[in-house]
Amino acid sequence: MLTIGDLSRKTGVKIPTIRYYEQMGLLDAAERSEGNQRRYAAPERERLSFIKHARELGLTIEAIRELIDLSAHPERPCEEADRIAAEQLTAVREKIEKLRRLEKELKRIATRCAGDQIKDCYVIRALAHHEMCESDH
Amino acid sequence: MLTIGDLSRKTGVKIPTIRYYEQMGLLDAAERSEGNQRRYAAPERERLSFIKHARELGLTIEAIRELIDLSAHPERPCEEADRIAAEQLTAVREKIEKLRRLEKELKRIATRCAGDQIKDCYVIRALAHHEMCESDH
DNA sequence: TGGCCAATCTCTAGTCACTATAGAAAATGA
DNA sequence: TCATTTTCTATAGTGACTAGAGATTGGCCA
Ligand SMILES: [Zn+2]
Ligand SMILES: [Zn+2]
Ligand SMILES: [Zn+2]
Ligand SMILES: [Zn+2]
Repeated sequence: MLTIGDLSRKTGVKIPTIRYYEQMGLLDAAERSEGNQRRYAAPERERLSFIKHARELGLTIEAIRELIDLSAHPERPCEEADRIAAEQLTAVREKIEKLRRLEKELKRIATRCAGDQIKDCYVIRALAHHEMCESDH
Repeated sequence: MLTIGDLSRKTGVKIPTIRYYEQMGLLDAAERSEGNQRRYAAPERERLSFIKHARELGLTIEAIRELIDLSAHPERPCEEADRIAAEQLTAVREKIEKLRRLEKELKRIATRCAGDQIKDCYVIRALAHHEMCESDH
């Protein structure tokens, strides 16, 4: 059995985060030692690795909760799980698009300043006037 | 003089957000009517447009506060302002890079599933095992 | 077995940039 | 004048943690 510190070291998830996941219902309430400390075995470690990986890929706690619920029913069709992954892909692509638009404008704003006094600073003027932008963002 | 509602409609910034910006010190404490309601004129409107545009470009409240402070000293050199813009550009580019890595893995995860039962679902398995990923992310 | 210190416990509050709500007061229009 | 709309303050909630206080517990060495 692993202590919460052991589990933390093995998975790379910080101790308070593990307790947070338990509170959020992503991890089942852990077994306890006589002195009320959490003890973990292999299945909890696997579950935590799943959560960690899903979080690294940007899934929300809510989406992860749904996936965990689905995992409890191995015979059911997996459409829901596939949909969650597809939606996350779409969300990431939208974020990239938004950021690319920002990058375009910021590149202009950050590189065009002659760099003299504040009162002539291109950065300050460009931030004050969206009309100077090449497109919406 | 504009009421807070007028200002909100003209700038597209929601009323509670305007009050929040005041509380955060981005907007000076507004003049008040006899009945204690906020009243705004052109300079406050320009300031708010500046804040809005900067926020749309992803700058933090803290960065915007610095830029506003700088604007109060028109004779000073503008290096600081230029640096803030450059840092934001860098931050945006880093975010794009991270998201691109996520997109790569998510694309694989979201499109490879044959789509039968949960127990065979590629999505679930791929989330459980980072080793299946093509690279770090 | 005692003592010590690291690890763990619970609970609360803080982060960021808002957003939502409640209940009271002010402004507006018919 | 009265009803409706707008505004006021203050507080709490969002998401996903992170940080701290103060109290217990665990493991190790003598
Ligand atoms: Zn400049
Ligand atoms: Zn713009
Ligand atoms: Zn599937
Ligand atoms: Zn991975």
